[in-house]
Amino acid sequence: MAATIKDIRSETGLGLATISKYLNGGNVRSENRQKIEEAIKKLDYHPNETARSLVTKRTRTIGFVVNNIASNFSGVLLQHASAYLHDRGYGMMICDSNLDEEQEAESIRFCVEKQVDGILLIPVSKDPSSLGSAEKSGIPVVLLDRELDSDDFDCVIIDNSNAAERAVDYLIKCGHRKISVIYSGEYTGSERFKGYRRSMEKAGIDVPEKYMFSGRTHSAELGYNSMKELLKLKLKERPTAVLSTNYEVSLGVIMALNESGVKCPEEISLIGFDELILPMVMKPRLTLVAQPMEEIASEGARILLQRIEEGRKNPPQKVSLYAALKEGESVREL
Amino acid sequence: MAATIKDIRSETGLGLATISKYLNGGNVRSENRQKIEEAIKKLDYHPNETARSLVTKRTRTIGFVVNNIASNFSGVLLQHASAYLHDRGYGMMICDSNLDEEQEAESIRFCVEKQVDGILLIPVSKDPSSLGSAEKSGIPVVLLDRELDSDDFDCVIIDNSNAAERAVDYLIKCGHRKISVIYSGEYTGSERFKGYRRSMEKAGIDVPEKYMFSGRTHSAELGYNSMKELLKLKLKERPTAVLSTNYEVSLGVIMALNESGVKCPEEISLIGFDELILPMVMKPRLTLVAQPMEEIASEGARILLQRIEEGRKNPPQKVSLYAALKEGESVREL
DNA sequence: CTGTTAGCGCTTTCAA
DNA sequence: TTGAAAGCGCTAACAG
Repeated sequence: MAATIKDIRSETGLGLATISKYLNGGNVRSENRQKIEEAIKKLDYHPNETARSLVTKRTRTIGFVVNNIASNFSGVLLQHASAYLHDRGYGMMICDSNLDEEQEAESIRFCVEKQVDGILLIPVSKDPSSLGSAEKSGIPVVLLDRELDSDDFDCVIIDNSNAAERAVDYLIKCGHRKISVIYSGEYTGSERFKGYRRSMEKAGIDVPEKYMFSGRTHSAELGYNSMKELLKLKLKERPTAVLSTNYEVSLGVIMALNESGVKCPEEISLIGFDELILPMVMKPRLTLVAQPMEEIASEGARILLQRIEEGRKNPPQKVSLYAALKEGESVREL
Repeated sequence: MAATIKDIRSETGLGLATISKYLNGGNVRSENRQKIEEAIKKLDYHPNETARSLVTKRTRTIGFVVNNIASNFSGVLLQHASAYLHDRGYGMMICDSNLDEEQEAESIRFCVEKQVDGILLIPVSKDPSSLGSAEKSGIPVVLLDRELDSDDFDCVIIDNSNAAERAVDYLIKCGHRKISVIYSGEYTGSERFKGYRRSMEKAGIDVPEKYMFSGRTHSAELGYNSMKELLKLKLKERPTAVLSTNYEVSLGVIMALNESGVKCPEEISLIGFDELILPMVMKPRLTLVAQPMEEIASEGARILLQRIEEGRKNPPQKVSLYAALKEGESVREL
């Protein structure tokens, strides 16, 4: 049986309150301090966090509900968030929504029951009504990577449409006019698509339907199929450049190119999103929009902890970070 | 303020014990059952897990200490473990040791203080003395992906040396004799190296020093540098095949090949480990040893939960799973 | 600065 | 079956 604060009392003859105060960094006569420290060492005492939580109503644990735990993207976010939180004494309870709305709702409920102090969420559904259960319990939620229709929650995102716009501006500046886009239907995908359209309109370029591909998910399959489709076009009609609006889609696109033996950037230019493992293995190095992963995670965690401190007295804030375009070698100047 | 069991009492007029029994699935007169259920719905009551844990001494949370949370490998393990545990009502507290022994020790201590019921660990150090703190607290630990020098803990691994041996056997069967190996110095790497040696010896092939590369970590850099080194050899001396003993190393090897414009498998054959994202984007598809990721994770979790139930009465078990060689197109027959 | 006391919300004897 | 009461290990008034 592990030692308790009462054992420390028997050992030192002091009162519980004094010991508790010492444990929580209060002032104690140095003579007593010594005694307590000795007893702690002797009995190998560790405070029982559960008991502590019961009275303080704080678990010093936050829940991280991830859209897809196996993906490289959330892995990196997880890494940074976990580092930030651990440094401040917080633990991280992880739940995987697996790109499924129902599992997302369940995960949030799970976190609430586990009495987490706050929730970090990479949302799947546009309007997770399940968030209501967190709100009712007074558990703050911070959204990462995408916002919801309602403005009720703090969120940390990048300006997706602007980033995509700059990416396409760049392609146009390089002389491309036949530019295809492959995007997923959910939030980030459609935001990025908006940026694409804006840039094309600005340049006065009409986009034929056959240059635009969209799918339901962030999938490599979407990228693969779409690129295969594009490669079926007559050479004259084939786009000279492609904007792939996320990591997984880029993987699919590259697969298709490799399989067909079409060279990038000689025959077709490519620009993608997210600087993860891929750009390291790829040849040529992919030109891409790099999201500030560490900042997204730590800024989100910072806001969450702050919210835990101050409650809902301040209005929800929306932090929009800048995502830089990193030139690689996958775009050719025409 | 959230409703408590006492509110249910006021609402129903029943005793606390009866309500508690109902909550824990005990037998209650159906009349009372009804009353309780109504009250729960009306008050939106959720049991306070913290209070529950304080008395039952079970948090229904397990700690997962990962060697590198951002890696694809641990992401996939995490996914499966999390699914298995959530299905059984367990939460997962995650800690990243970041390939650092000190952080590993800290993570384990953190989990112990958080009162987790058990720990799943992908070890970094060969002998984490920090595990002592878990043992002392009676918290069971199950090792994933590698074992320790001591046999004191349950573990789930694959037979690394045997898997590597089969991979090299295959290369030899394909007519290769000049086979290089790139491995990391830690557990899995050196086990796989043993398999390599065994296979080469069986075939009576002498291996020159310059064909063997080892580094301290699982890094892409090691793969990259080693392959670059190999490519400096005169064509006659250059190996016809390379065994890369893990995912990250393979990435580095491929980078080096791409950069040098050396074709695989035409000019050099390659065989790797771990069927993660890479094999999907690569052209040609990599021939590799596929570890049964889901089985490793769920088997580990299963053993852990079982250990939590039955304590230490049974001796530690070592589960060694079979890893199949999956033929891709990266190995050429000579 | 110190100690006594009353809970936090729940489970669990034990007697009814 | 049910309920009263004790207590899990700790913190937080409060009075000294």
